Amino acid sequence: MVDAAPMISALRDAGYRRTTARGEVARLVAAQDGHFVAADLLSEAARGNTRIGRATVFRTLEAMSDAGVVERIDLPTGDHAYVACEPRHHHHVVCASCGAGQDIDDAGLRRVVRDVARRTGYRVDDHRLELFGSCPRCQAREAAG
Amino acid sequence: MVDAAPMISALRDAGYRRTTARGEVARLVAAQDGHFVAADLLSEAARGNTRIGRATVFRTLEAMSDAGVVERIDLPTGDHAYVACEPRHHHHVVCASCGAGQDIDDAGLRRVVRDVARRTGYRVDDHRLELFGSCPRCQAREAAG
DNA sequence: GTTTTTGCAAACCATTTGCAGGGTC
DNA sequence: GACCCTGCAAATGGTTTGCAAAAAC
Repeated sequence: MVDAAPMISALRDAGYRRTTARGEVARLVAAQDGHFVAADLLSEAARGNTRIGRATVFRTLEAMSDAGVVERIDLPTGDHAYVACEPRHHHHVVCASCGAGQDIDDAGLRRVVRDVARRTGYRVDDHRLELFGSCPRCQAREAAG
Repeated sequence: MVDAAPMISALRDAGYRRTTARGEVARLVAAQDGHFVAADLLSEAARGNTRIGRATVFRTLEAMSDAGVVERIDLPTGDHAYVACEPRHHHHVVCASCGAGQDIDDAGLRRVVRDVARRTGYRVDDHRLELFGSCPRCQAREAAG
């Protein structure tokens, strides 16, 4: 759960114009608790009295991704999802039960990457790490339930 | 580039029946050099005189993924691709130019995962790491060209 | 003989695109 | 006023599904 305002600023900084549609999408994204898919935003927009086109949602998510305020992740199921995040390089832990996500920093991964490059001879330009599991709250729920 | 026979055995071990279609798909997969998408197999099957249905290719890839002989990866572009691989836990480095891939073992990632779990309070059940860059051959080509 | 698997075509569904009207700078 | 953005509806494209025939066990 984050705030919508910084997202909108980030969009502006990235050269995108300020529009009502983008503000709405930002608000919806900010209200998401964990990861979400485009369809979530669409249905929530429809449930509220917001009228936003499918295309606009996708285009805005792309813009936000470009601006670094959301990131597209790939779930173990193969589905694409998005998470709101801080605009810097990082990775995610995602809870498989409730979808709550949390950013994590480099966490020693840099060494892993360098090590792999040395051993394989590849030059590594980009990497992505996704972690899946159970968040503290869901662990407690599991233990209780 | 791997051998088709072990794939077929692995499928059998996983409880799938031995069929000509699966043998063909295994042969096609084995002939792939790096990552590939379902459509690659389809078109190559068509180019040869092999008649295999779209659905069968997808179903066989799913079976192979289940048996652990191929893995579905997500390219930075967001596209889904597959790579032939050994049936144990590991990760991949993929060349962005030519698509050549290579398995890598844990490479110290275990420590990273444990560290993240400790810091976030999440229980981490699963992780995926994808590395993208340039393979030795393409680096040489870059330097030469 | 029973259970799987195949192939085809149709169905699906997320995402993209063309385009005309409207909003932003 | 020039350029960007929106919404709609239609197109796209990868993937899945229903089903009857064929193959594997």
